Amino acid sequence: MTIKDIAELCGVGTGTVSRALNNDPRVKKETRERILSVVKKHNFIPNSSARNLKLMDTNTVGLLCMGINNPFFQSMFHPMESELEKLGYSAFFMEVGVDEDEGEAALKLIHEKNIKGIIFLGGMMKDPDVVLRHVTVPYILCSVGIDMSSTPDCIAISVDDEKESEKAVSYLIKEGHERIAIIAGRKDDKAVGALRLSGYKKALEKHGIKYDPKLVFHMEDGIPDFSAENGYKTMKKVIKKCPDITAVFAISDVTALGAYKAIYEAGLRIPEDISVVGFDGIEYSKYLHPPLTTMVQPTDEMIHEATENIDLAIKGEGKAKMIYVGAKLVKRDSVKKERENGTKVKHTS
Amino acid sequence: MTIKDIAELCGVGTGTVSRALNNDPRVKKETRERILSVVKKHNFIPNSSARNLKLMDTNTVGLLCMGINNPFFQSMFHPMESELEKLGYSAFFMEVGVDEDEGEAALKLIHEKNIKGIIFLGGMMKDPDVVLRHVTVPYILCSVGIDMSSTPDCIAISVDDEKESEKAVSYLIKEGHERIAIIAGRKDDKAVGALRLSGYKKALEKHGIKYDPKLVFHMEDGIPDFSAENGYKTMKKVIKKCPDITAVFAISDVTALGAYKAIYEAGLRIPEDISVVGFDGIEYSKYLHPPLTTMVQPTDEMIHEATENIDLAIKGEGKAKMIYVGAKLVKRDSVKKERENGTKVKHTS
DNA sequence: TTGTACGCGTTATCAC
DNA sequence: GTGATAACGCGTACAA
Repeated sequence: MTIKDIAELCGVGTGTVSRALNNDPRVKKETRERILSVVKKHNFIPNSSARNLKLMDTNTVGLLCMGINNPFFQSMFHPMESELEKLGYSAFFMEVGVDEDEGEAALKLIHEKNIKGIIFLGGMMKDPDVVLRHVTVPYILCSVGIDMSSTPDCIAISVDDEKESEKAVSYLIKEGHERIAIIAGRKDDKAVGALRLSGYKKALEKHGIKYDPKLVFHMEDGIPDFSAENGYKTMKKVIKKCPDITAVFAISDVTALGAYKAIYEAGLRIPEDISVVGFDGIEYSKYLHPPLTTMVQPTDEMIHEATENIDLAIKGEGKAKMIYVGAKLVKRDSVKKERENGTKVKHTS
Repeated sequence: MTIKDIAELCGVGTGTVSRALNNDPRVKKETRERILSVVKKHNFIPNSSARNLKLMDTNTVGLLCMGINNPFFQSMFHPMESELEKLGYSAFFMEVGVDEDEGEAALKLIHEKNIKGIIFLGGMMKDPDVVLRHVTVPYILCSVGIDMSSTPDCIAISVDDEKESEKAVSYLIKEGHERIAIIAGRKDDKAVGALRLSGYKKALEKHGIKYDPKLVFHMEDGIPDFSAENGYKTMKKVIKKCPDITAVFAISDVTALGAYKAIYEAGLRIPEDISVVGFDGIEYSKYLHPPLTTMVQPTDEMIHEATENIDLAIKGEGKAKMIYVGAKLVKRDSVKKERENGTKVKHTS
């Protein structure tokens, strides 16, 4: 079934069919109706390859997601797509695994799909300059981890990981905790992991607590990072090596979920024995028991900034900048007050 | 950048470039290398619209996912894609929301993308005959809910929802529970929800326990079904209206997650006060506290059957059949033994 | 208002 | 081995 078949069936030219299909006002109402009814009857749908080939001007924005194991990013796909559509774009979704090359994926997107712009979502980008060197269309880095030592000239949207981590840990300290462990990213994580660890250190420093490297536990290498399993295994180590801690800061909610399990298995209670603070604010965090206190990232705002800015950039009005969105600590029940009214609480345990 | 530009740059014809790009053995090694180096240098990638238009024989299988809010299905996307690739297909991913029409989506897939076959994954299909009437390529229904009253002539893969539910509830009964509530699907759910509810009834019947309609709680209408929120709200009703129950069967793990929260908020314990059994076996179920006893569906097997059978069907060897895969009850710590060695346990509470 | 003809970038069929 | 050239299905400028 092609547009030609439809044309013959209706006794009109292909052009008329095409126009009818694309709501061109210049086609007589009667003809349009006849054509559309035949189209309907035969379930005809125009071939998109031919269409795109001809148009070459698809208002398509590529949505390139990297490392999707995290519900935090998963929850952003759909809203991102809707926002894009509101701005008159259609989104093309593409997912790249941890072991694949984002740069190549981006190039494929650009050349194969005639993409107008790209939103990179999540994941970790090693060598951003190398990856982005050949990206010839405007792009946005939305919550992607970048090695801090390199400073690519681009539009990036993110929470201030260092600052917000500092706030999260400071909260723990204000509640009276001093022996606070951190489940940090992998040792070689120079992006998000490093930033959040740095925030942890700063909070300690600012409150006059000595930084103890023994309290820093990096996620394991063999298992996906930021996963529940990694949080679980790492937390087991924490408990074994540092039984004297009163709190732990997990740099992602999913990691905290794993940590919960390790804590319970050790026969400990949350928050009575160990307080837990997470990061991200995934939907399920409030369903944990006890509900998790966590630094929630403003996904709506991030989505808004990302779509707004890719639109601007496509229109040629984009300027390289770093857009920081503010996170918010949502206090639930996973943190115990060790200190009441400025004085330390005595515990019998 | 087109194949023509490359051809000019290399001083050869477009055909040769095309052949070099597609590993046609008939091109001289020397020429190929010259061409490929130019291609590399200019980061040229062939336009896929043109390619597909010409080929019209893309070995592509459409992966049509319906209602993706459930981690159970989310975990199946990627493996499905890999399996398909092993069989020589490339997968085209498409997602349809709850309010969209799967039939239209399928037709789009078929005509726009020249899909060879479709795997429908998850979701609920109202009027399967209507939806599938115009699907002209082979297809598989993988874990999609179908109204039992209609019997479409197709290849479907699924767990035997009724039987496995019966097993799950029977387990509860064997452990000594008699007042067992069920968080069932929506009232109008004639597919999965109805089947699992039916299994619940059968288990009761088989063990001589009178079926009490008051113990059946359907999920609410305003909220997405099978969601944590719906599980939470529904469980609150259960606790309020039937404080005498000792166990609850949640027809999905995510629903059970919501139920956990409601139980804890009521000041009750799991499993001491209320035992919980889930269904699906999502990854996070083992991280709940206590780890959830649940009927886990064999996703790997389902994926294998789905891909294997779509391959067969595309090759013309497919026969309409219902493929049941067996689920397995994974016993963790969310169920309390009410009966020990055949005698009822006395409780002071 | 409608029909005709051309070209989008690619692959495949010919000749050479 | 290689180069011209004809399709693939569609949108649109141009002519009618």
